[in-house]
Amino acid sequence: MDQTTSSLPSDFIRDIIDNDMKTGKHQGRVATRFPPEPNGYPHIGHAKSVCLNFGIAAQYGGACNLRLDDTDPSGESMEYVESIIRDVKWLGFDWGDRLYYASDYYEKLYQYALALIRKGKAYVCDLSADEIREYRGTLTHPGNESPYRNRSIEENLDLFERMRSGEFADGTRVLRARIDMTSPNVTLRDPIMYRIKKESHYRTGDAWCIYPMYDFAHCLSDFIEGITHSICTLEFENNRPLYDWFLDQLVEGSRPRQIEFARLNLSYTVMSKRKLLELVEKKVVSGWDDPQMPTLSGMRRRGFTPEAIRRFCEKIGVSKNDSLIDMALLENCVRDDLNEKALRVMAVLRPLRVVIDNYPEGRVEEFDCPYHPKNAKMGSRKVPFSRELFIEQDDFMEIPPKKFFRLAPGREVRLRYGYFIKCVGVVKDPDTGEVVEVHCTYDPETRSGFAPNGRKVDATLHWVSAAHAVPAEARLYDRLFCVRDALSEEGDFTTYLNLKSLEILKSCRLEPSLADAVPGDRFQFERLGYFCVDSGDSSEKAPVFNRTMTLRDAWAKIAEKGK
RNA sequence: UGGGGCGUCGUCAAGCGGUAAGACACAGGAAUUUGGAUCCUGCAUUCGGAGGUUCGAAUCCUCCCGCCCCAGCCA
Repeated sequence: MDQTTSSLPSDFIRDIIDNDMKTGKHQGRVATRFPPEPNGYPHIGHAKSVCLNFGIAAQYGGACNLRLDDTDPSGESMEYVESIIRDVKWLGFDWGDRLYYASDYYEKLYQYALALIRKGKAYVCDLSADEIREYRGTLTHPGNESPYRNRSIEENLDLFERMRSGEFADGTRVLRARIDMTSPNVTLRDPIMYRIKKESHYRTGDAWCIYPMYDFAHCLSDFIEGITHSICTLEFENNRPLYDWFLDQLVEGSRPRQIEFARLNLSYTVMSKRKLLELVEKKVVSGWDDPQMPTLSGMRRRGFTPEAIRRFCEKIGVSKNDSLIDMALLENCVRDDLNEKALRVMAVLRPLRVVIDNYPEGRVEEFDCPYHPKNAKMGSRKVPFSRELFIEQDDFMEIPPKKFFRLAPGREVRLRYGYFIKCVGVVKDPDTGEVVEVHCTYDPETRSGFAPNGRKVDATLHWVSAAHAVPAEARLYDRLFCVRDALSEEGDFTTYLNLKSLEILKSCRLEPSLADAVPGDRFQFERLGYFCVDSGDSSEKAPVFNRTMTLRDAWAKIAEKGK
């Protein structure tokens, strides 16, 4: 019926917005923002938020701002800003000219702070960090009021101005909101609004030595930008009363509403920026963009498409349930998208030499092979065939177990788009006994894979012509961890890293058409998986392909069960 | 022992008092020049538990249980 309407996402946040639209809450206006702190590379968890915020804005004819929430100079940098901009763009979202920084609001925020002091709702506190903690009380016991809580407005104004001018050392004074030290919500026990940090900021340099805290800066930044729906994650639920309190004290008119949803957790990986940073710093991975990382830059390098990630974000839904999404769902989205888009080519990862005894020496044929079995529009390419080929080591077994129906002595199989071949002998390494060469005969009547007499074979193998093959390296990636939730296990999370999350194969052989591939190009290596030319280390002389994802592998399952 | 949230299939998730959608996963089968893709089929008598209200409850009420978040001058 109405495909467009029925396929629009729906969730509790959109329900709230629908209702606001109905009641005319913001005159029918919807404005959202994606507000990352530039202290790490964005990961797929951020993608969920990006898709939500930009998706909602688009759906309701509103706009979504990109705002760097940079209120703490330590750990923030331009490198991270650039990665965020690059990745949100790559995901396919556009913020027009609305690229904002909380640091651009520093002066305005300072003025708001002065206003709060003048209202008698904020004060400069001289307690040390330890003392503030003691005065704050505990979860079950109320806090005590600071001895500095009742300073005069004039004194507070004077002190706060002197904090700004750099008169006091780090940690000696803070500006606090004057709320309620006995509140059961610890967030409301005179929260800190400003701290002194004589630290250079990556954007404002040394212009400031006091920096606003998240709770004070965020609600006002939202207000300044005219945000209507301020969507954040569940852990900020406790902060919502404070978000509202600052706005109640300081502004008039229609105000943003904070709505919290559950952040994304994915099985077999970790999402915390701190943990990811640790993996980078300890060189467990090669960098933020290592293809094993759940970062958007890592996934891009691995070969994931923005469409697949967006589809995934849509499919997981939005709720307030703490959840751990099955990695298999992401993998399914990636395969689903690549299945449609990727050109099929042949590549042999672990080569095994095949000699076709009855094929004339020196003869070369070319087969025209379609790039996609279901989509002729994707064209075709020529693949050379000759007497000596490579096939996959896994495609031959001297003593085949039950249900293995690939090549074995005396058995006939089809070479994809080529001939039927029959194994007539093997050559073994005299020392190891390992099969190093397989001898076959071909049936000239079966050219391009059909037997005129209707004879069937059980398997079709991919292959490359030995003399024409392009040597390459393949990096086989798998899940980063070997347990669903490494953080919930005993001990350090790094002890649960998957030792086989990267396997490097240096003697792969590709069909000649792949010589033209450039970084970022994606293919399906038939029967193996989806691969992408690496954008970091691949060169024309030494091509490197990253395995994005294996194909689903029914044989692997059978083999696994047999063990 | 305080406050704020959340509990529907293995994993997500619809459901908003009228008799448990869908997706992934899993298991069978069909077809197949990728053991891929595709196509069928199966997969919650029951909604954390116990009471109660009602002709009727996953949806309303009561009590209980479990999990997550909050005591950074982080966000």
